Amino acid sequence: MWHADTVTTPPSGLRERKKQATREALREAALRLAVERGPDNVRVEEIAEAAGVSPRTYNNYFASREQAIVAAVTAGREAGVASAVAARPAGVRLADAVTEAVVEQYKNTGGREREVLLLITTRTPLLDAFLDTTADIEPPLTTVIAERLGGAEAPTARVLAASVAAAVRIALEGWLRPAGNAGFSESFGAGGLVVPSGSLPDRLRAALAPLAPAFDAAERRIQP
Amino acid sequence: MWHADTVTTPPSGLRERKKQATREALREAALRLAVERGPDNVRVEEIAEAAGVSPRTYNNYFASREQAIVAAVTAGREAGVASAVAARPAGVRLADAVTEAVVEQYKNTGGREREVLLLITTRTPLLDAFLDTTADIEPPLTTVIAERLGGAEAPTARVLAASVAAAVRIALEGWLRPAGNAGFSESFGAGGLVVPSGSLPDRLRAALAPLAPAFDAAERRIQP
DNA sequence: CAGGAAAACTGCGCGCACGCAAGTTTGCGT
DNA sequence: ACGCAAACTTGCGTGCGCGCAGTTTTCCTG
Repeated sequence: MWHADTVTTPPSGLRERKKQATREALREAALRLAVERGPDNVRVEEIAEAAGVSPRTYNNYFASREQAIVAAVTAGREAGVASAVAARPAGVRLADAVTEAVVEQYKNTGGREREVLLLITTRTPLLDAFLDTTADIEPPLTTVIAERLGGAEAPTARVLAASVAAAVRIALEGWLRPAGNAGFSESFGAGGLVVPSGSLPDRLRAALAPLAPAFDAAERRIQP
Repeated sequence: MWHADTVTTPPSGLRERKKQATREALREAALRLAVERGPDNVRVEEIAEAAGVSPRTYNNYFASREQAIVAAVTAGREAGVASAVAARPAGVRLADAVTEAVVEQYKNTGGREREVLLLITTRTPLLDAFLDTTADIEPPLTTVIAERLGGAEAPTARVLAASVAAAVRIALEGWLRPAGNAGFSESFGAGGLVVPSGSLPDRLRAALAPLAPAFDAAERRIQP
């Protein structure tokens, strides 16, 4: 009786449950240790031990220490966006459905996650890993978009999904970076003093807005 | 008053020349050794030695062995796309300018690079590294697009550039992967035996086409 | 319910990526 | 021309990512 089912129905077995349990144990252990003693003073061996598995097994779940820590914050966001899109009524514009689904999904930044994000921001590799997680929403997004579009054009759904992921990444980066870090701010001339942070939903909408015409055109192709 | 020059004018000094020379020496050494004895039988120490620097210095230029090898194929493609876009007359649609620039830039797959690509395809980590290089075109593309759009909307140029990079990546992936590798081919039903490769320009155009409306709308915003 | 196949866990070992703290080279001002 | 400051290089050490091969656990079928 789970609400808007995830797109891919995993072959529910006892095996899969154990895997998910181990995965969750690992990422929570990683986050807890990182918060307790600072991200740099966490050995992989300790994370594995805290989760009750061997270090080698830890590496079967996460390819880097940063991934494990960040996964505790972004867990299940991939499935969340996809199901949120699928939950919208079929009448609304696909662009709006996607935008609202994304905004809603990234609204979960109010609990303890707020302080964790602050911690992440301080360590560059952690921030990079966090931004990389935006790519995870691409496969499920591709699936739901392909469903709406009827599956005519081969690469359209993938391109749109990837573009959304990129836009989300840009929004998050602009929101979290100290601004003017990577020598990128010189594009806009003498304005000076752009608002440093702003609200995340606004940034997400602003980043996704340029893509709306592409979604509209893709939809129009299937239902003139 | 610089013509079709690269967008970022590097502070030409003797220092910079040496750096570029070292970089080129490293990537060519990496490629040569990889071709000669197979990508797996190349130690980082050997690449560094062949280029006349220490292994530690090698890692100041490339973050991974795969990057060094792949860089020999994709060298200068970032600047190439940007200048190719800038070279188009100001009258044409931005979407067309970008598309043609990309197609033209990736047409350089006819020399020795053809066999190298075949080599790359065989080793998964190498292919991944190669696909990752598509992200390198994003910064210069952002700059040229921002110029054409007048710099009004903050994130629009970045989002469009990132979307183009993602589309190129998707096109390349579809072109190079044996198809049906990553459990993705099930989108197309019982057809079976889709053409394995196809032409790269066609794939690029097909992947970029869905983005054209977004470019048009962005252009229309600045010149109604 | 038994038994075999598939999948996951584990120990071992090898390079490798990168921080740090010297040492060395380039650039620039006077 | 000289010398200082900034940039680049280098050696060292540490932890880590992952391929490989063997063992243990889960799954499915007769």
